[in-house]
Amino acid sequence: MPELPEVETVRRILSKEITGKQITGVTFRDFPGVVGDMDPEVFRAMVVGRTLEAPLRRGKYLSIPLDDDLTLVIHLRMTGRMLVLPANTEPVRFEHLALHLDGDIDLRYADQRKFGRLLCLEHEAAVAALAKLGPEPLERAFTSRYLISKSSRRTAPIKNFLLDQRVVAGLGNIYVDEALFQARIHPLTPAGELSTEEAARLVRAIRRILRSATERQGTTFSSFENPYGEGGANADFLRVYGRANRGLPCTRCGTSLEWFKLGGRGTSVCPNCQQLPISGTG
DNA sequence: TGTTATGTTGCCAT
DNA sequence: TATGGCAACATAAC
Repeated sequence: MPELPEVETVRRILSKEITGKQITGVTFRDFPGVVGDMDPEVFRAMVVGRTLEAPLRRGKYLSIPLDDDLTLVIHLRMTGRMLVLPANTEPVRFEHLALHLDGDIDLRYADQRKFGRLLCLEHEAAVAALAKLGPEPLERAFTSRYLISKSSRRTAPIKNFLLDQRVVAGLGNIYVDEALFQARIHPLTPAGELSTEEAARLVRAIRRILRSATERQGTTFSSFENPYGEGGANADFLRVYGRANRGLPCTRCGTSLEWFKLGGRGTSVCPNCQQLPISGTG
């Protein structure tokens, strides 16, 4: 669920609520593995007494520096949630970790499917962990020129290519389908066959979609909620995701949307607005 | 009651 | 290196 707009929504709220607070204690619940291979007691000893600095986001990763040489690196994967709650609030469903902070508030981590992780790393290791990521799609380095050069000679479908976090950081299944629809590019188009015009449309579409979704505090399709437990408002604005599998009409041309699987991911398209290029090799 | 789907990523085989 | 399949897990919907 959480893609760039959702993680950014979490970051903004955490920035307001936890920056400058000291960790006074840690409670592990049913899944201590949430901190990775690290022994929970080691984790506790490392973080208690430290002060949380302003949280940062890189792609779908959240990182929270701790004074002065450690960083919490967090990935929510499919169903991870960060919650800010008053101290002594009952554990929420699927809660795995609570960081108790001064000022009587808790930062809780809950995760139904247990795919997400909250790692405590030396600062340098944290930087290294994020170094593999491609450019931020909302920053200047993400241009159609970059996309064209990176996709050159790549035969993988453009959708798979864009989901590769080493290409661009932060797109997931929802926003990739939305961006390809808005750019009128079929998800199966070989990445290396993008024209310069298509690449330019795609970059503009990705930026527009991520910006507006972030303004709406993310997409709550089934389960995303921000650290206050509130959903985002973007679901009502999706053009293909969640509509194609119900056979609803395209909002642009009225053709019935189509749904198929691509690399194990549900994929939503308008077969009229998004057409495959005629292949040069037959 | 079984089957299939779910927003992510890393590992493994080819 | 590029690509594709699948596992990690819990639940909901059909």
